[in-house]
Amino acid sequence: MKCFRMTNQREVILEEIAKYKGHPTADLLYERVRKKLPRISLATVYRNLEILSKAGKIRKLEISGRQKRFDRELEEHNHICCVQCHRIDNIHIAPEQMLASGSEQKTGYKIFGWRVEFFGICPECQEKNAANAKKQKGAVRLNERQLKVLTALKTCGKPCTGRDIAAVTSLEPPQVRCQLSALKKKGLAVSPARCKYKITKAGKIACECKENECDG
Amino acid sequence: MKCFRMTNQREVILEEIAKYKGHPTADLLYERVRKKLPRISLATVYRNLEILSKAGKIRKLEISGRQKRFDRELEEHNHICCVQCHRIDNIHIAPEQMLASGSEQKTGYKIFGWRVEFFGICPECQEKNAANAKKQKGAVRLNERQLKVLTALKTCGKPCTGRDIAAVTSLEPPQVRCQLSALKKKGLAVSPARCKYKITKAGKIACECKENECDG
DNA sequence: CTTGACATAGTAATGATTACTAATTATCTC
DNA sequence: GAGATAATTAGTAATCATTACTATGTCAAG
Repeated sequence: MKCFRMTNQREVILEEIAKYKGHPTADLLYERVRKKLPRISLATVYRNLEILSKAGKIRKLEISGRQKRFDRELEEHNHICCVQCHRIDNIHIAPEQMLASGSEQKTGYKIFGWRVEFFGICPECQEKNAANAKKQKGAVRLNERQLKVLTALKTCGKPCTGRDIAAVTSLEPPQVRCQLSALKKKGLAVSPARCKYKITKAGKIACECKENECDG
Repeated sequence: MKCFRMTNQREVILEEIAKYKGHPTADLLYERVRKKLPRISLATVYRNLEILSKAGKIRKLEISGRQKRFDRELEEHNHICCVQCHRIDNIHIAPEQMLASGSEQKTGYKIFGWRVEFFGICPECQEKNAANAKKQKGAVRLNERQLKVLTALKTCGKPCTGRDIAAVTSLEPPQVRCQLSALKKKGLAVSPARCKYKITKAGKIACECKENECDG
């Protein structure tokens, strides 16, 4: 993620997602946004949906079907899909209650079945990760803020300023500057120009390593 | 579905799906089948995967991701997907046990989360269906075999023989012929030529109506 | 007021899938 | 068995959703 600018186009896209009671597809949003911004490009809609979902402003749904759908609701929830008209609604039930018939009354749907997809790390990858972790014992310790800043630096790739990082991490610029110099000391970031910081190879490794720890 | 012929191409495709421990995509299968049938077309692979899954010989997976995947396993089951290497494995656990940590040992996966998609009929469609059902009270009664045959006639569309129907319904030709004449009596099928049967408009409606009953 | 990063509109390219075509092959009927 | 009929095929074109590219435009900092 780079410096994030809330442009007019992005504001309108966000508005339309928020307004639409459901889970719009990119082309449906394009049609709606076009009424307010007739000169907007379909590519802009796609690009911004991607950027907004990476920035955590919206959620990209990974559901079956050809087209991707987007959701203004950020908290974790599941979906229910009408097999006849193909509309998709949110369903807020705990997995324990899935089988309880009560859930049917809640949504008004007549439920036929469900499909569960689990996510995890397969045995082979777990082994690989363990081996990698072993290689670099004495791994760097990062606090939460440092990890945030480092992750932002990594996703950015290019050199960026403390202000840039602040914009995407929900941290204050002074906090960011403080962490940046700490990261520089540890060799995880370098400053190729005044006020510009860039992640190092070591920084990337440290970052990926943290990502894979996953013992939450 | 029309008259179903088990061609060499289809046999090889089925073999390869059965051989492959996992959930191959169309292009992966194409690569493998090509080693045995170098002149086969990618379109043939796609077409036959579609036909075979409609005929119930294989299962088309509706999972997230760009490409569709196919599965030789016909019974209902769910999937687990490695977020690192993206392989997909079967997971045979009852929903009640989903949360039990035991399931992790079974697959060897370290599970982070899951996504549930429910299927059903939304309140609006239920109303629509109820209204339709009301219109045609005194609806025809069909036994299981008749419904099978009628469904096959419907998916075929064109006139077809009893043998054609037998091939796709796992019924014996004499059984099919018997049901065909019953359907003809009820006005749900007509015989435009000797030994050829075709579904009527009434037949289609009766078939759709049965499909929507869904009180299993 | 220049500089450089970010955004944009418009369009081309991509990847997965589906539709179309003419040719081939199997099956049925006589 | 010959001819009619229908299913299937290989090869290719078209489609659909999405992404990449390109030139141009905008904004904020120094």
